[in-house]
Amino acid sequence: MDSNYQAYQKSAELLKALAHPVRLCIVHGLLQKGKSNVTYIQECLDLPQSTISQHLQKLRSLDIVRAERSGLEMIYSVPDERIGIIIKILIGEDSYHE
Amino acid sequence: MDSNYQAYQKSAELLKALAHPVRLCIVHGLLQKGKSNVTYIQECLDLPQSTISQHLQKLRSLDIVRAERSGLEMIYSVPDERIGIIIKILIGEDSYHE
DNA sequence: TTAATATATTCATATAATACGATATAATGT
DNA sequence: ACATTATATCGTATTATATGAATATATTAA
Repeated sequence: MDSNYQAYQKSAELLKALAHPVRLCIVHGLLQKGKSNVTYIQECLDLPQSTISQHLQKLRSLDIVRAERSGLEMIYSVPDERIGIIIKILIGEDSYHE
Repeated sequence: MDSNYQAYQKSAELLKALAHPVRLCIVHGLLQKGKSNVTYIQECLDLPQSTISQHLQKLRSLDIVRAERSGLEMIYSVPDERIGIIIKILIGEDSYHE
């Protein structure tokens, strides 16, 4: 048995959180655009606000995404640079259009 | 709506296939050891053969892992170098011990 | 052809993930 | 305090995924 099993579990959770088209789109969008609020993301994806919010919660819970409040808005960003590298490997850089 | 949605779907599937501790362990093991047969993987992970086989099927279906038969055995390997990069980012290199 | 070994597939079921409407909270302006 | 805007949470129906026992297939040797 591989003695490193906890590392696999942790990484698997991280990947699982990333492994959803909507969440990939959110994270990729944040990487391209820098920071963003929920309304922008929502319009961009054309999904109910509650759905977006729940995806963001999952991303937050794994620190893939960081939230900071700015008045009425929550501003989201992607602090972990490893995430950017992984997304770049998978999707590339020039595929986001606002 | 992001026009690149298909790319997200495809990448999400790839990540989902990778996003399981047992499968991460299998892939990481293959990257460290080079090629390997199922029996070795199975002993290494101490799980039923059918479980390992099903995980391998999922990895094969997304071309994360390639299988070639050698007599009785199936020899597995990881042809896509992007996978190695992702695993290295997440887990590092020196964490596998046989 | 039969036996032995290695691996794959099928199936039943348990568990977890997802979507989205309804509702709640938080901040701001009047 | 009240209305407005932005975001979060809850309830629940639906769908997807994981597991392992049983069974099937493939390869080789005798």
